[in-house]
Amino acid sequence: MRYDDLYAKPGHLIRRCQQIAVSIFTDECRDLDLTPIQYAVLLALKLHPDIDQATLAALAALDRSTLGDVVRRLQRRRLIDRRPGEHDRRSKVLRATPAALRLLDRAEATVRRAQERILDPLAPAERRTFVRLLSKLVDINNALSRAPMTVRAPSDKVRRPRRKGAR
Amino acid sequence: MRYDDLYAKPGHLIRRCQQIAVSIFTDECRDLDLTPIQYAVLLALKLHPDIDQATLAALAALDRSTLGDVVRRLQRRRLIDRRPGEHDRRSKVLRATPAALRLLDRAEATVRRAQERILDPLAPAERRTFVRLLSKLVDINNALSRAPMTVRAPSDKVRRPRRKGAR
DNA sequence: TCCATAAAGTGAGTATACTCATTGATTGTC
DNA sequence: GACAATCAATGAGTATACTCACTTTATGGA
Repeated sequence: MRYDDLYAKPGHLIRRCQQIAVSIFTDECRDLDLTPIQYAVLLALKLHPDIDQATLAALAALDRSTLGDVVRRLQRRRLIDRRPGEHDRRSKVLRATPAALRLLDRAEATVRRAQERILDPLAPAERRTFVRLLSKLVDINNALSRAPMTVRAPSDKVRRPRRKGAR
Repeated sequence: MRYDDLYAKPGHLIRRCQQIAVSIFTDECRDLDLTPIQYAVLLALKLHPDIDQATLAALAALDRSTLGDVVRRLQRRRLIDRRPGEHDRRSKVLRATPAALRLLDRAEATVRRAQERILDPLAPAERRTFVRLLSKLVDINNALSRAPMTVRAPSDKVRRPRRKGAR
C-alpha cells in the first residue's frame, strides 16, 4: 500500500473520521450539552455504579488524569456523586445522579441517531464490515500495545531525557 | 444494528482507534520528537511551500486556531519560516525550513512503519477494505457537513469566486 | 512488624481541537 | 471611491488526552 500522500495514510483518515464523528455527535447532542466523552463516562457509570475512578477510566478508555478532569466537570454539573471509598481510602467512589440517569434516557434516541449519521455514507453491508474491522483493529491493537486501556508497563524502562517542547 | 453497549458504538470505536493510532505513531516517532499533527503540517508545507495559514489549515484538516498553535510551536523549534504575505497583508506565508525538510526525510521510513503497525491486526485484504471504507466515510461526510476540511486547491487556484448567497 | 512495591488520585506541563469574538485587510458592487 | 461583506490571524474560553512526579494508602513478603 502507498502512504506517499497524507490523505492516503490510515492515521490521517482515522483522525479525520474521529473529527467528523465528534462533530456529528456534538451537533446532535447540542441541546443535551453532552460531549461524547461525558456521555461515555455517564453511561459506563450507569451500567457500573459505585466504582472508583481508576476502574471507570479503564472502562471508558481514558487515562486517570483525563478522567479526573471529566469527573470534576460532571460533578460540578451535579451529574456525578463522588464520595471517599470505604474499603480503600485512596479511592473515590462514583455514581451517576438521578439527574444524570434522566439525561441519559433523554439522550438515548439522539445518540443512536448520531451513531447512524456517522455511518450514513456507507451502504448497510459496508457499515457492518466497517464496524467489524474497526472492532478487530481496536481489540487486537489494544491487546498488543500499551494503549491506555491495558495499562501495561513499557518493556523498555530506559527513558530518554525530555527535550524542551516534547510532549 | 445495535448500539446498546458503549463498545459497539461506532463513535467509541473510532475514538479508540484514533487513540491507538496516535499512540503507535508517537511510539515510533519518539526519537524524531514529532506528533502526528506536526508531521502532517510539515508534510503539507513541504508539498505546498509558501501558503498562508488558512490554506494550510484546510490542507491539514485543522481549524485556524488550532493550526495557529501548531505553527507557533514549530516556529519556535525553527521548523517553520513565517513571514507576512506580500499580496495579502492579512496573511502570514509559511515555509518548511531546511531543517524541517531533513527531519521529514528522516521520518519517512518511521512514519510508514507506524502506518503499517496501525493496520497490522488486519489481514491484507481487510486493510484495503478498511482504508477504502474509511476514505469513503471521510470524503462523503466531509462533503456533506461543514467539517473543518474545506477542500480547495491552493496551488494553482488564484482566488475563489465569491458566491453571493453561499453559506 | 518492617518494608519494598504498587496502586489511587491529583497537579503540572504539553498538545490537540474546537467555538466565538475581534481586529485589521481585502474585494465585489454600487 | 465608498461601503458592505468577507476573510486572515489571533485571543479567550472550554474540553479532551496524554506523561511525569508526588502524596497517601494498601498489600505482600521477609
